[in-house]
Amino acid sequence: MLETIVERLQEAGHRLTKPRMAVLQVLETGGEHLSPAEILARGQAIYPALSRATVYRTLELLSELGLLRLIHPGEQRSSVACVAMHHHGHHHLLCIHCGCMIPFEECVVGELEATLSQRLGFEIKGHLLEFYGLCKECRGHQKVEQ
Amino acid sequence: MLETIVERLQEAGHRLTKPRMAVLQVLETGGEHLSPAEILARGQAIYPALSRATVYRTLELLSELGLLRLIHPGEQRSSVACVAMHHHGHHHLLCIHCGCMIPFEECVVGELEATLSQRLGFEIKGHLLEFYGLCKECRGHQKVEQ
DNA sequence: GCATTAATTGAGACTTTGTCTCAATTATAT
DNA sequence: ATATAATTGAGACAAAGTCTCAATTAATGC
Repeated sequence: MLETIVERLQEAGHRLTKPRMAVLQVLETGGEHLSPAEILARGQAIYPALSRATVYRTLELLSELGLLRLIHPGEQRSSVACVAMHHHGHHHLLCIHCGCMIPFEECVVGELEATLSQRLGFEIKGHLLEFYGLCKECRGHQKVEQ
Repeated sequence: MLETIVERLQEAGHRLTKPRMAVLQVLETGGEHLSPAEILARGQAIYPALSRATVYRTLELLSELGLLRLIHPGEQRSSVACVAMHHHGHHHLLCIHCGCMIPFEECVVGELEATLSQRLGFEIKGHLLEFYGLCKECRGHQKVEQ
């Protein structure tokens, strides 16, 4: 996985620097939902001089290469950066009351993806399917609280 | 449409203030993809004293009532706030190169929504389906540019 | 291994976004 | 009209993200 990314970076003529490698390492081991701030913190554990600017630059670079996709950047409470290295798509439910996030596996976009891709000439690299509403618990509390 | 929202606000015991009405008016006429900053600017054209805090507070309120959903808050280049008043779902393709956004109408989540809702006890109020990749034009340019 | 060179970096200033507090205002019920 | 509690604007604050520039460093060719 990391190897693939490294290859694609080099193919595209980018250098394999230590700060960059630190970010990649964090992304590989950190799961799909890290915020830039978390990536910075974890990255500095590997390469202490790592700067915020470099984290953003690396994320942007990977993004341009289609290896990664930031979702909900800037959002604070919930997880923020979402890595598309692991899967092609991301699926979850978000509670608009407590902010909790429940992932699910079912993917129903395959056919649609092909249709859209063809119709619009779009090269699709990934997707995000997100439902929002009230989770089981908040559904009950809702009326009592307010 | 605006009437519905006004009703739901009052039902829930919230006041119909001028700043709030200004925001609602902007949301009603501004389409589905306004950023909080844009909402503030347009709102101030209607009610000059409108403050940023009030915009955020109103968006949060509407969000809690399930009338609205902010997507990609904090993101700068592309549109940010996404209003769920108009439709139940939002569907678009995002180009990771130029940032353009192409909406589409097809919705394939109905059945899945019912399944998840039942399985997890989640009360689903809306959804976002977003594909990302390269648009027709960027797909061509990509290799030439770099 | 060593020098060259262009890409990359860190630091930190800066901008923008979002949150919070508090005194002043205002919509609503009476 | 008055009382009262919700709502507001201002502005301080915090966090997120961008940008510049001089210093560093990875890759290339020797």
